[in-house]
Amino acid sequence: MPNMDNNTVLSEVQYNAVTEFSKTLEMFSLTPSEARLFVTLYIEGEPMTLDEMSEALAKSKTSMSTGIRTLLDLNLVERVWKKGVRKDLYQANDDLFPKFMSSYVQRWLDAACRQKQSLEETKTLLEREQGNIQPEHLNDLKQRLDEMIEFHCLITKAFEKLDH
Amino acid sequence: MPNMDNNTVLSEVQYNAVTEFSKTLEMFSLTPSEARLFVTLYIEGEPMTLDEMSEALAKSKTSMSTGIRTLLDLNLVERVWKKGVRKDLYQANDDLFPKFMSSYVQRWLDAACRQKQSLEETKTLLEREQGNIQPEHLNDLKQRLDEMIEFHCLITKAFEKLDH
DNA sequence: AAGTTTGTTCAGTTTCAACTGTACGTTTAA
DNA sequence: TTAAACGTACAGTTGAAACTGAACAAACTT
Repeated sequence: MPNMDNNTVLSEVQYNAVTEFSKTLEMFSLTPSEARLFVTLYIEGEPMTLDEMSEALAKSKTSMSTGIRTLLDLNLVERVWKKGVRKDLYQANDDLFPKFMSSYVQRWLDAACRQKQSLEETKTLLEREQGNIQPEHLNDLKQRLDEMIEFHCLITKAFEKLDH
Repeated sequence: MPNMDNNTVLSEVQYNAVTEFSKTLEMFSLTPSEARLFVTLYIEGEPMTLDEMSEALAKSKTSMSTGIRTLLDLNLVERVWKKGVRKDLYQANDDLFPKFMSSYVQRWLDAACRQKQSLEETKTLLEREQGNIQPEHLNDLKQRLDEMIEFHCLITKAFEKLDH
């Protein structure tokens, strides 16, 4: 890679890093745009304004505004004040990994719990009406329901290990 | 819920179960359609033909064909033969949980490893050219790269615990 | 060999989420 | 008080993915 000036190398490195790390954060259920926005903020280090993000990502300021709001809701970004600056400033939070991992695990546990309950209600409904149904079908379905409920128990156990 | 005949209760229970359990499997990175197709197959128990799936889900046979193929690739479904039946028959595999969990963990580990490597190459590129760059920016960026690489190490450690 | 039956390819459509620009309300500066 | 700067709501646009029907290819029946 001969004859590259400072800025070219620097911005290429930065671009690569943003792209790669965004892919990682997408796996924590961020959308590609949210991930890219967050990583840009994170890698920049300094607080940024909406206009700066807009220029850095070549997207509209509206997109930045909505993107930032979801990142705020997820507690991944915070608003900061700096005297003399009128525009809103945002910066990425520290402590990246514990934050991502625990909110991720929490989402799994919540979902597993909710859907397990839902299946248990379904099972109750089935048992209340079991008098009218042909026994073969009934028992097959009941067994499946039990297996699905058990599946959620295993999910819960596995992901509880992950948080510690 | 008075005055419901057999079929109404049975099919409502089945519908609920398919809907709820599909949501769970979507969390293992199945699309809604793939999840729904798999759960239908799973809850039915018996092998099904494309036409039967098509009717059960009220989708075209083409959709079933492509959906089944991805489920085959993911090793979630297998093709079975039954004498006297000309149509292709498919059924859901057993051992649901270990299969889902281990392929899920594997995906995480693969991705973490690949993206960690990618970041390390980026870091190398940066170091090779560091002579030309202003030191403050350089060191900030280097530190970020190290943090991101460390992030992937933590992911790997966490998800290796999950497989055991 | 001719005619069915069955699965898949492909081109067109539909659907849905991300994105944009304009318009508006609010805050700050003059 | 007016004028400018800033963030957000909203309606329209765009692009990608899911889905469909018709045409095709392969396998089976007679």
